[in-house]
Amino acid sequence: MSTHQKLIDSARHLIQTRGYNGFSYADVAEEVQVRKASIHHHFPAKSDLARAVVEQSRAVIVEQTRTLGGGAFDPVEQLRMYTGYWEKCIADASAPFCVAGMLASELPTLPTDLAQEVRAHFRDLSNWLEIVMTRGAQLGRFELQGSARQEAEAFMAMVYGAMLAARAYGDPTVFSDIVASGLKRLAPAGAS
Amino acid sequence: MSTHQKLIDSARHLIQTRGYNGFSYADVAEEVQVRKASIHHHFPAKSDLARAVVEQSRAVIVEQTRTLGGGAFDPVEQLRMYTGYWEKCIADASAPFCVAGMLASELPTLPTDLAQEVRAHFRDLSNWLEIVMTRGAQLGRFELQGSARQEAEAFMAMVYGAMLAARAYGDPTVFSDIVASGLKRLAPAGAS
DNA sequence: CGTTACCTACCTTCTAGTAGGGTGATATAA
DNA sequence: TTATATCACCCTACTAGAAGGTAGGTAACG
Repeated sequence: MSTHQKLIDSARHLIQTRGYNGFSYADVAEEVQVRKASIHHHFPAKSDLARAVVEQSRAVIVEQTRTLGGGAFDPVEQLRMYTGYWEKCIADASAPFCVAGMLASELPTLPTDLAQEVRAHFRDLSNWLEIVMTRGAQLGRFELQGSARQEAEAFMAMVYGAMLAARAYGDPTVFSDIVASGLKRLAPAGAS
Repeated sequence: MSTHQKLIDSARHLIQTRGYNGFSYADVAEEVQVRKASIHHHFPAKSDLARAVVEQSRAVIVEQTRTLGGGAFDPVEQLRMYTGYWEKCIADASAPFCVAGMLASELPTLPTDLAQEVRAHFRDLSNWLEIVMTRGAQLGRFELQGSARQEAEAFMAMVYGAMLAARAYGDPTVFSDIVASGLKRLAPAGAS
């Protein structure tokens, strides 16, 4: 793997565990085994590095949203895959927090270009969720309380809140339990 | 007000907006108009100051829980008061985030004594919520999906997730909307 | 020969924290 | 009622280390 990508991966891991204000170029340099100045060669400023991390995350979501265009997908299964992904990440501690969620909490301290990227990530994610919610309601799989948009925001909030709770308790099962109850509430007859 | 209390209040505000790793004694010194060394006189280490902040927050919750002992309270009203408090704080930007929530996201980077205090705050809060949930179920005001404990954790996660979403979008109404839908789901016939 | 990647060496600014001194109030002892 | 000791409080001045970032050089490669 290229040094460029190694730097991004290292930064992602550090942001997930320590936040933007909690890691330094020295940390990345040690993880990737290069000198600090080499990181500046690839990413002149710290915000450039963090922005690259968020951009890659966004690309994944946008790609996911694109594949939903056809309309032939199971909404319940989509949500389960999404939450299941994080369940696994949190359980094995490989990625104990969504990078955008972490950065969102630090938003007032972030450089403006990075802050914009983080906001865009949230828009992307809730767009994707809105499509899934709409489809789920059409198919009669979801019992929506409000609009699809509102349900999307509420679901997103629950997932991020569950991450925070799991971190606070130091217990991955907290995340699983909260998310399971949220899914159950959304899709009472939730057979996949 | 005593300098001691002014320092705590300033630190609370700074943690809420910038996080533990995002503020320094220099920031507090400027807000309170004293010298850095004077802060060290009251709080030798940064974690001592942050710990005092969380301790005061915990005291409020514990007091709230104590008054619930009698059993003569309206569960729906209790939850509305809780969420309404944050709604107001977020709307007027006076306290745009719960201090413990902010610290929880940074938990892996915190000094151990402070981390313990943050975990204790979450226990206190979910204990209070569990009592409210139990009482609400007994009175037939809440439709619980799982145990009172699980519902308490889920509700807490929703509130913190809603704070994060509101910050990400820079829009206080996001918090209100998410929390309103959560309350509605919990208490469908939610007349106070 | 220019570009890419990486390096050593350095700079400035900020960080938490320390050492030690001055002041004013309060308690104590003559 | 003084003289004195103690204390809380706040200050100036300083430290060592870490922060993000720069300057300028070397080596490989097309």
